[in-house]
Amino acid sequence: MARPPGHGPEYGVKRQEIIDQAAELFAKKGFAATSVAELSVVVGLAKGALYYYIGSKENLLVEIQDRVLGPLLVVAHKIAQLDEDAVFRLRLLSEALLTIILRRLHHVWVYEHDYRQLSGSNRSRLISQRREFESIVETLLRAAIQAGAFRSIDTRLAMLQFLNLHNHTYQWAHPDGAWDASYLSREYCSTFISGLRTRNYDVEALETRVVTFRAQHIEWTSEALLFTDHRVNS
Amino acid sequence: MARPPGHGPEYGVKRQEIIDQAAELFAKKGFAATSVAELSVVVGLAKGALYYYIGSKENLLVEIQDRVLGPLLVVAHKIAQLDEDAVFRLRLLSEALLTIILRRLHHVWVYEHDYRQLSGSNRSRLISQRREFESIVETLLRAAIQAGAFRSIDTRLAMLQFLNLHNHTYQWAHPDGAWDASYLSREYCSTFISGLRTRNYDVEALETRVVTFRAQHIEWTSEALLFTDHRVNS
Amino acid sequence: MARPPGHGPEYGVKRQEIIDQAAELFAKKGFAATSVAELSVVVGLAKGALYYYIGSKENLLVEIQDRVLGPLLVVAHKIAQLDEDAVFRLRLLSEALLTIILRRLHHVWVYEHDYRQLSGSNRSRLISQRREFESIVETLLRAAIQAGAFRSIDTRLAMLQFLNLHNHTYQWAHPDGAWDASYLSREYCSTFISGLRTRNYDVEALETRVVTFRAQHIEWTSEALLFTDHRVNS
Amino acid sequence: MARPPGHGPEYGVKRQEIIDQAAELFAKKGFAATSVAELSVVVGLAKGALYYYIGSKENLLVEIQDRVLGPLLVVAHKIAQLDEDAVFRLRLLSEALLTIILRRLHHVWVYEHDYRQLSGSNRSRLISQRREFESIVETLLRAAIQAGAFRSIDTRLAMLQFLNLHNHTYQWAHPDGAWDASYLSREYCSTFISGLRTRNYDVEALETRVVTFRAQHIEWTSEALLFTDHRVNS
DNA sequence: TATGAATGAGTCTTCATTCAT
DNA sequence: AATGAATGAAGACTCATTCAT
Repeated sequence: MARPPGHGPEYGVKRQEIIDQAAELFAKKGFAATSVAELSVVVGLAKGALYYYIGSKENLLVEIQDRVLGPLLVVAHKIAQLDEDAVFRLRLLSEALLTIILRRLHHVWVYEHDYRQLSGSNRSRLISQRREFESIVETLLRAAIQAGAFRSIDTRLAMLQFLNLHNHTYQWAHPDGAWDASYLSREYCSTFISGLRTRNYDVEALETRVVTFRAQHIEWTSEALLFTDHRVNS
Repeated sequence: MARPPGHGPEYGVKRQEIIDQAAELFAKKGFAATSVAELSVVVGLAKGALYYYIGSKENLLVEIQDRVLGPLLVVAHKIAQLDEDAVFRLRLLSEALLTIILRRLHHVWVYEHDYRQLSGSNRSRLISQRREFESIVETLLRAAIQAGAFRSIDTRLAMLQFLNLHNHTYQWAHPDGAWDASYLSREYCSTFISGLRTRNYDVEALETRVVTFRAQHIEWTSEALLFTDHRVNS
Repeated sequence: MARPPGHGPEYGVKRQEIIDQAAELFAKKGFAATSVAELSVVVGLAKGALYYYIGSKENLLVEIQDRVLGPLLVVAHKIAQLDEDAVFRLRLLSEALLTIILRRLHHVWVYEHDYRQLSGSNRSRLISQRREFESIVETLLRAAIQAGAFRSIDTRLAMLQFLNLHNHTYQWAHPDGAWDASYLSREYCSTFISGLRTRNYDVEALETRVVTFRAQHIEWTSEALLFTDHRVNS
Repeated sequence: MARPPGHGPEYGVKRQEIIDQAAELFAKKGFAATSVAELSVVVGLAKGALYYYIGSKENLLVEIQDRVLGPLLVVAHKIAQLDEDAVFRLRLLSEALLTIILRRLHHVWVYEHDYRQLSGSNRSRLISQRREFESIVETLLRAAIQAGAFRSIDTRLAMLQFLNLHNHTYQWAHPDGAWDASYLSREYCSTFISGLRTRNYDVEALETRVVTFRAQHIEWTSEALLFTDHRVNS
């Protein structure tokens, strides 16, 4: 992915814009069904100039995936390392995940649909990053069981249910619909956690703790976590 | 859906085979990224002969969708009209849905990924059939609430959770994995129904009733419901 | 163009029907733009059976041309050999030509448009037949000049004007329009002959002679001349 | 008629060259029977580059028609509005028409043969332009009758005779044959006008007036009228 | 930085024709 | 006498990519 060695300061900015416009197009028509020519029209640049920024069409796909998985893994690790109980961390993770899905709806759509079009190393890197996220979730679930909060269940299947419930949201969500990430997370977790918890675990208290936590750690807003720092080094 | 006016008895059979092989290819590579030439190699027919059976590439997509939605809607309506309580019917519907997903994994993959590539009337017909299924689910949820079995929740969001949980399964399921539709349905419903039920509703009893019901109505196995009759006239 | 050696008595009839239907199709859409499949639908025969009758697509074109040039040359020779003055024979020839154009409008359309699509010997035979007709016209014109009926003009150009005037009629004529061949011939010749005649030639008398001639020789109606005998040996 | 939004100054030139080469090919083989691949060989450009200029095959047909009808209608309107008697204007129109036919022989061939292959709006626009020309001719004929120069005839049929006589010329004319537009027009009009005139109208004087008119209005040469201005903005 | 022009492989689809039955 | 099935070449057109300027 080596970029032409020297380029001005605006290069990175314009590049991001192009990637985001590509994400929108790909989300609407599909990666394979969208032509570079269409993209060049939307971007307002001749095809030649476009290639100066994008390198190749597949490269665009890689960048789009990165804009989903990059922030997601960063925040997932941060949350996983918090000194809080597992169910609470799961609740935070849920909200972070939904935040990305809603805020980067187009990117997520592409991420879910077209990762199979990647080839070779791009593909394997992607798959291992997906596994990384899955294992974070599964670890939290295992911790919740060990802590006696969840029934003793198949953690892999529980993790898959968690992902099903959250990831499929991109199919019907609207970025500025009535339901925001915080609301959806509350509802999803209400279902999911109530469904798996033992009698010991107090679901009612969970949401109160989330509110409190957020008040005390403003920098821990999903929004902040996901998009502040990360936008720089992408 | 036969196209050319006259053709021999084997025409329909071969046609189905081609559609199923197309589903597998499309699932693996994506509809737009799969060429008719590739399909013709897999099928073992020259391109010309292939078109004799398929009419057009888009038409293949339509047929694949139909092989998912056709049986699904048939069985969904049958279940919805059963004289049983809503939660029980929801449990049966869950299993029917998962049965289709597992048994027609490739078709479902294509169904979930590439319906946007349909154009015009094909697309609108598909969308209205999807809505039809959604409304069956939502109606059952509403009935469950009215019967006092479920908490008073936003039925649309609950329906979407139900779909998320089930539909996304195609992403990771293997047709002959360890988990069959019956097991997955039990687990999903255990989560989903426990998550939404009131204290009145007895989840424990549900699975027992499913076993009993199945024993008394062999013709009500998901498998039977979905594929026996329908395979003939498709 | 050898036909399968033995075939029943209906063969020729059906063959003619197919050729005529082909002429209509080709006239409407153009020879190259009409597919054998379309023809087979119109004819109501599977493509295989069609080929039993037609041999090849190009062969159809040959037959269509023949159904124009065949009768035309037969009648042109008959008329040319009449023991009448040249202008009168020209008038009869005009009507015969227009009769074919109106009665075989589709065939003529194809004849005028698609003869260039013929290859090799088919093409050269056609061209020589066209020349044959042209030379008949030119001979009559030369005779008219020698008889003092026409001014001394370039006979080749006069012949071309005659053909222009008549042949182009296929472009706008309707087979059952208000103007029949007899009327059109009268009008065309009124223009053409008045334009070329010397003061000696009495145009007024010409039409009267045509009426008389026709009354005395019923078998000399253009219709009769062109289509009675010829239909048999085609 | 430039298609892609931005292109260099040579674009239009090359485009015209391609259109003219296409006209020649289409005239020889027929529009439907000529492949874009053949054209690309003649033009010396890969198919992809060819499409950069032509947009589509049908579009070529449109442009070819325009190169006939465009100049023709321009000059026809100019002539029709001259302050001269109707027969004289008809004579000028005849020469203008023949000039186009001889100078754009290939385009005219295509124009006469393949307009039916146009679809939708292209087709209806073409047909209405053809009607426009026809109505100019018919109007002149009507004026000639009212002025007492022509006998009282069916003007529609007379117009069709005029068109037959002129238009069919493309079938046998050679661009650098012995007969130029001026000569052909004189001959055609000698036939046509002599054929339709009353005793009042002095045909002999007509050609003298044409010579005088041309001397006084050099810019009124058919050549000049048709191709000087128009070639620029086409 | 940006562009217009060019390419050649590849897209879906249609075609005239053949042939076993 | 007729058919359904098959073919392979060719059809129009699009694509991702390159490169001189």
